Amino acid sequence: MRSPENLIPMTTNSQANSPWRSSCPVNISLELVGDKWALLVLRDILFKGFKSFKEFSQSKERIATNILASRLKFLTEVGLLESEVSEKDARVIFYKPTSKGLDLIPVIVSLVLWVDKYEKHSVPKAEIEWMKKNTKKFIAEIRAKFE
Amino acid sequence: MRSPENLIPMTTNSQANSPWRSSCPVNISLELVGDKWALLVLRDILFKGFKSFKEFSQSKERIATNILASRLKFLTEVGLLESEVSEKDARVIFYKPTSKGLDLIPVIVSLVLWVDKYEKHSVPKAEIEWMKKNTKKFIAEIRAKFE
DNA sequence: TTCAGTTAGTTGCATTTTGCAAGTGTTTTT
DNA sequence: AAAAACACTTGCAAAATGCAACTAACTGAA
Repeated sequence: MRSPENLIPMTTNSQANSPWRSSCPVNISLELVGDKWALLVLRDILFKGFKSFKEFSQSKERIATNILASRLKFLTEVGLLESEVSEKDARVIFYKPTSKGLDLIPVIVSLVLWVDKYEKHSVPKAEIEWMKKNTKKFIAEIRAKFE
Repeated sequence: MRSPENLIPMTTNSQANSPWRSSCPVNISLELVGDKWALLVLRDILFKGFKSFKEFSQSKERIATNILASRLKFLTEVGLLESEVSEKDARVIFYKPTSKGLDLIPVIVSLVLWVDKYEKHSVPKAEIEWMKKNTKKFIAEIRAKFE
């Protein structure tokens, strides 16, 4: 995963000075969050309320600690996450979403609703139904937990 | 990228028989389309109307032909794309979205609207505004091109 | 106040995936 | 009949990943 300071303009790209491989918004979004682990960390933060390195590393998908560290660094550098040292325990660093990160909730919700239509998964039907019928409220409620 | 027939159940996963690393719908969605190139190919098909290998390989992001071949294979195997030999030219294979693939349009739209809020990109403002204000119609119109 | 245990990483190394260039087999065009 | 086009495949170097072990800073109990 490239670090933002290493995102150098592509000379083949007609829009110079842009750090992206192309200026297509789909491409830009994928350079930011089109990485499995990045979005899973965001899921842990936004939907599970996880905050610390340890919590992320214990997620079911078993992310390796070096990858986790690199993703937390990347997501922080591109402005999706912020970190702060816990007041109660100076060993612990809390990661929380920025406004830009919170704005990704609709993306994750749309992914969930898509998957629900085609694959078996672990989220209860009732919860999905509520999410489907009250999408805006659902998103607002998650947002509210961080604001 | 794992082929679906190689997606073996994880013994650490409490929900056995599932081919996924975890049964979280976010994780499942990412195992299916949480790959940069996979979603860019879908963008080319859904939004640009591309159909052939040659068209995909000429996209601005310059996907390598071996990666392109592997992604087309994967997307076909997981039921997001279908392929058929062109009637006019037997060298050419047309890829088109299945219903499952078409249902990803809202995901891509939500990514585009997210990026638009935070990054400069190449889609005209007017188009984004229309997309934002008539999201359902926008999605339906794209769908209609394939049905 | 020492010392085991926790937390958030880092490091080293084997494996996997990617990216690039060149090549192959089939079909079409000239 | 030969050249070009198309959809790949192959080989190989470089990058990213996964795994296990390690470190530095901090905490809590003895």
